[in-house]
Amino acid sequence: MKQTRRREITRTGTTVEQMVRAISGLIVTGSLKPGDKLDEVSLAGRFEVSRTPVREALRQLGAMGLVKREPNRSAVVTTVDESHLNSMFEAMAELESICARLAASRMTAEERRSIEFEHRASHRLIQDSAEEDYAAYNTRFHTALYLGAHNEHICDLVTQTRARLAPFRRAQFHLPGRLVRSFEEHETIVTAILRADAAAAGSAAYAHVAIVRTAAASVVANPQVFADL
Amino acid sequence: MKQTRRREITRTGTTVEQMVRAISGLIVTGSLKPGDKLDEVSLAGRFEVSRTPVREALRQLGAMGLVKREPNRSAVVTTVDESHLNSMFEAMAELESICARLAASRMTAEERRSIEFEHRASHRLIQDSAEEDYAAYNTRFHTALYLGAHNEHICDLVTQTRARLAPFRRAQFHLPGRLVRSFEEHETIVTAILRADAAAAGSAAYAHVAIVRTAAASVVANPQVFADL
DNA sequence: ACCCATGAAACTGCATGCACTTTCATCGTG
DNA sequence: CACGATGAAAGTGCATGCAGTTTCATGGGT
Repeated sequence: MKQTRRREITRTGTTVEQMVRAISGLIVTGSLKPGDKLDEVSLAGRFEVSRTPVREALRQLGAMGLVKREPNRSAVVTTVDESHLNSMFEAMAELESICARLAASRMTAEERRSIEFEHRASHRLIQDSAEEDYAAYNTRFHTALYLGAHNEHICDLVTQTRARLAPFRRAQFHLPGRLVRSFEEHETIVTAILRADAAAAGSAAYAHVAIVRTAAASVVANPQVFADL
Repeated sequence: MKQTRRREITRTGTTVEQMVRAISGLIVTGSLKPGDKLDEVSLAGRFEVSRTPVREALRQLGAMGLVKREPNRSAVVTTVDESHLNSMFEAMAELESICARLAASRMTAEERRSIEFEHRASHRLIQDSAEEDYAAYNTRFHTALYLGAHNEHICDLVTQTRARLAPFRRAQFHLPGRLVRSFEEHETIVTAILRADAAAAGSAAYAHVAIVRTAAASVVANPQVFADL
């Protein structure tokens, strides 16, 4: 017999893991905005658990940088000022650049074949202006890049940074022409990778992020500007 | 009145913060080795607190990557296989390289003056073979590099990576000739920074870490090889 | 002798309760 | 009317207890 007094919401893993997923989900999807207070009793009530797993989840989210905690004070969804946001985008550009550079020299034939194939397939999506599907593909593309670097730790760092930027990446591919631009930038990266041209892949990836970063300067005021990352 | 039933060990912050510091201290200093089990009741007894703050501390340490947790199983000091260790050193090299490159172009006059002064001062330490003091200086040097990059997020990433490598950096400057080599490598980096030569600073910093990384390949078997980072 | 049940000991997961701190509305005072 | 004291309400910090799980030693069956 598993879980005696467990409600039906039970999906996978421990209660704390569920809470981490649930809360980070609320943050990443924008249901909870930067600056929002996360009080333990409300969250516990909302998810019908006790405060203990909520507290542990908040502690973990704090370590992940998604919320900020101070003693005897409610946890707060991490706010980033313009300067910090800029620093995260810059870090993202550097990290993606490293991944692309390493991927260009290390990807297996199979990985190269796969990323090329998927990239080609994504061309259809931009013709259909399928923003949702393209966004999903975009995530796969970047993930493939991170994995292609064949460096577990760098993959962790870039994934983690990506998660922290997530709250600021809403309204992604809805800018006119962004889909096409994104595809072209991917094309540059993929071509360089297939040529095993590490330097070109690295600088193309840096530019790919840097384009977004430029727009990001004005973003704290107007979140709509955010785009493909 | 503060803290009614608090024991005298109370230093700063909440009990959980103390536990995080205490446990990560045990890990970083090597009192707890990779693979060691961290059972909650023993730790609670050892530090004379209840399991609750211990659990929260372990959760946070898990998020920081210092320990690994699995449901219904004791936390374990993170073990890294040779491949993962290599990936962390490579990441470290890339990150330090970025910091050096950015520092070369962004450090203020005051920061440049300070790092040059401290570097010069460290010369005395290698003449005295003051390993302990040099190790402390070395930490300051690298921290100054991270801060000099003027990028908060990258500073976070590199600091975090450094912490995770800490358990593998014992027996640091005790290799014959390592102090002198380290100083010379620092010299190259400092000189490049003072010239505002970003490319040279970046590649010097990469090389500085890469030297250690090379030795690290054989390290899982023989921890003595680890050196200056 | 070996192997697999079995059950107790040890441990983790979570809920609950109390102590302490912060917050905020209320009231008295200058 | 502004301003600071005050105390209750709400929230966090930690201890404790119980339920469920893992682990390990023991004993019966082959």
